[in-house]
Amino acid sequence: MKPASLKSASLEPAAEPSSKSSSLPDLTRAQKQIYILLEQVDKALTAQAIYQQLKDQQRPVGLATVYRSLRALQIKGLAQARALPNGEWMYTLTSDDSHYLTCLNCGTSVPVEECPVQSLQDKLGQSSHFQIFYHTLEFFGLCAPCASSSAAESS
Amino acid sequence: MKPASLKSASLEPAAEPSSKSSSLPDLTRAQKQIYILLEQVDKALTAQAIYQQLKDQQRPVGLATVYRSLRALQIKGLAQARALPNGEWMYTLTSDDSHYLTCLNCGTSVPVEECPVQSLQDKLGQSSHFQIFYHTLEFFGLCAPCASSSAAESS
DNA sequence: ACTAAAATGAGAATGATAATCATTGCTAGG
DNA sequence: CCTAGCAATGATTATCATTCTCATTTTAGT
Repeated sequence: MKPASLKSASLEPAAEPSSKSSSLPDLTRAQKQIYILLEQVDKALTAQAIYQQLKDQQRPVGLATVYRSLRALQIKGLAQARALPNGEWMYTLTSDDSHYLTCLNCGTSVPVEECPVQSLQDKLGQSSHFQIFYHTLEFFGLCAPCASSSAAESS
Repeated sequence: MKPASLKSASLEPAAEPSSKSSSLPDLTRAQKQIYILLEQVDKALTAQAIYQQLKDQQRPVGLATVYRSLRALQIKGLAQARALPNGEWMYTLTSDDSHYLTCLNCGTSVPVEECPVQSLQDKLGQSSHFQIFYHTLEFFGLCAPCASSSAAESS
């Protein structure tokens, strides 16, 4: 699972035509690649999935660098993370303000459209000493099938 | 805030003095111990901390069982988990409806008092097919020291 | 170009959580 | 009082996402 020595040095360093990504703040090469990928796919990805997709796109970024870059993007306020019940993390750009309703038993996840939090976030941004980039809001319980099954009985 | 019921290791199979814990649904021994502990300490604990505290209290529960029981308590709607940026999970009873504001750089976490979400949760409980137990709401950004330092510069 | 600092990649290390499996402890018949 | 069946538990091991280490490459400034 690791044949790609594929030195892209000979190829063009990086020429992404994406309208938005052209006006990005100072990001490193890896950070740019990840930002652009998240923008393209427009859905949440795990770090491992990001690593894999970039490799598939012939624009490989080392796994360690993927993690480093995701943290950097978070601190720059460009990316956000949400933890799944199974311990994995999914990343999106902060422009994605989706929220979810997740089943604690089977992990099924459905999006929630509404969000009554933005005004509170704005308020906190002023009253607290934090510079707030994003918030996560998630609902947990049991989906219909799991609730009706013996989910709550088994230990 | 809880007058630690201090149940001596007498022998009674289950004589929980705590007003609340006496009316617990059918929980296994380990689940009861964990529930009572979370009730006593009245703060979020990691699974490892729960394991350690129960051992210290001469009421040891195996680590594997701690994890199993925490999952069971979640599915029963009695406990909830929140993930920290460092990958650890903290557990509390669902009666705890705290929310936090967390620094992405240093991990500092301060509680947020208000929560505009409950009404939406109630509504989703009716419109969706989920049985909702709890929600997590967390704000992320940079605390004042981290924001002023070079946090956002370093990658 | 030359040098220092930052970024990156490959592989190893870490550590929390999950899985395995043998043992223990209930519980219902007999 | 026994005992089979089964859930619960504990000790250990396995897993695997994430982090660390360090050598190498790239970038920025002069």
